Amino acid sequence: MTQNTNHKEIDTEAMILKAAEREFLAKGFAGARTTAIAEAAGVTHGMLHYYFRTKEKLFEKILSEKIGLMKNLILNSALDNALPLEQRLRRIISVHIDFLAANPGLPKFLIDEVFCNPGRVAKFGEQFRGIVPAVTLMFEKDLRKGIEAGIYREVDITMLIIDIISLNAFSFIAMPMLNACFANLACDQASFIARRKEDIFDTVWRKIVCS
Amino acid sequence: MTQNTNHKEIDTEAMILKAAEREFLAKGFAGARTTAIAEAAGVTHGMLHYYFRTKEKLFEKILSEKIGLMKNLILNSALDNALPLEQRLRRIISVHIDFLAANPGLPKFLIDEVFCNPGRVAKFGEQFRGIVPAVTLMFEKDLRKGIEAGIYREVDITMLIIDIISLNAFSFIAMPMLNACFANLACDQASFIARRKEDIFDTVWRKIVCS
DNA sequence: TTTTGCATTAACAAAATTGTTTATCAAATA
DNA sequence: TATTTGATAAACAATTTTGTTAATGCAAAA
Repeated sequence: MTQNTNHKEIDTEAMILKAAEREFLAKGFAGARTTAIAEAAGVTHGMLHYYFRTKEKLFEKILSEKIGLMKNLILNSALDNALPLEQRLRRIISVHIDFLAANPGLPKFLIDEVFCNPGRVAKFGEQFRGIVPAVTLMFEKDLRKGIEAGIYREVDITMLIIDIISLNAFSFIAMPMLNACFANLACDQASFIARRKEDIFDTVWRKIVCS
Repeated sequence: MTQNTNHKEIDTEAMILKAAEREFLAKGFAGARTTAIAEAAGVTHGMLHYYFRTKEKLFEKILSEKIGLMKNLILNSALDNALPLEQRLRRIISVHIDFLAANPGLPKFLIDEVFCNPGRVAKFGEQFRGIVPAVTLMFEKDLRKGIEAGIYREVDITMLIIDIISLNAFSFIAMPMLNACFANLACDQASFIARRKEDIFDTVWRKIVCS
């Protein structure tokens, strides 16, 4: 009567989840096919309904997990406020880029499936409240101190945050386009990402500091 | 026997195209429904097949037009090389942002439907060759001159172009997200766009010039 | 050992979506 | 006026996709 009284050879449920994640991330909800997910998982498609009832429910399981992942990352990386602003900024950018490199499909997925879908933004949008205020708060104090001291320029924090998100995320959202348009990027993705990190920090930091 | 011997009260074909554009831009190929397009156009869905044969063919008609639009804009805006770099840069950013504001769904549409789709990138990707070299060429001369003169920093042109595209396009790709996360943006979209233009130019220009 | 309950399969059903055909109408044209 | 031709609607057909059910097996518990 404990919770794990089942006796399957392989973990069908986990296989389905893994296959569903790949399929949904790659093609979105509308483009994904439950039969393709089942096939990729190596099970009959009846199993998919047995474990998750509907395509929508399976999708939301994946979606929730991904929202949590992204939310966590942002809030955790914004939390450590011990270092001076310059180091903190460098670290945040680096951590975000590493995260995006490990989850390259995520930003597009969330934009497509949460924010471009009225029903979903109503259901899941709530979870994004609070992120921006938290990040803003984290920059505000140091930034204002620097501005008053005359070493930082009078940057608009909202714009600064949008700049950072744009520079960090766009490459990953548009990676297939960049690969098609900048022939040489495709060769060494890793080195591109490393250079990009440095470059973004440089761009943002010069925007902040006077001269 | 001339080409326009037809006799319909309203231009059904144009209505379908207009409705299809809205539907495809909003939901993508997979998410769009031909019945919804026909309904929005105020015609029977048989008409859609009569004029365009298949969903795919109708879609490609819209897609081609949009690719042409975007290509045109980039190449034209990159063409005028009379002004000094600073003015040119300011103008390019302004023109691009205006274009994106008038076609807010376009970048995401092209990324989703062309670049994230192997078949389509094979069929339409070709049309994007040549854009980056043209833009690079346009910056290269002035930039190198400034660097040799010691007034510009040694920026990587590829990174610079990616920065500009990122900063310009991201807001539009993620507009629904920004609206959800930055509550006040939604109020006056127009003023946000105006401020964004200035801010992006400032950011990019400070990246380029020494001190 | 019998029973119980979950996991699984395969066939089935239902719904949604795309695509086709036939009949009809209206205008241009011969 | 009779003919032709393109436009249209409505019903129909085909396909794809999602969801369900009934039968089967298998392992643990009683």
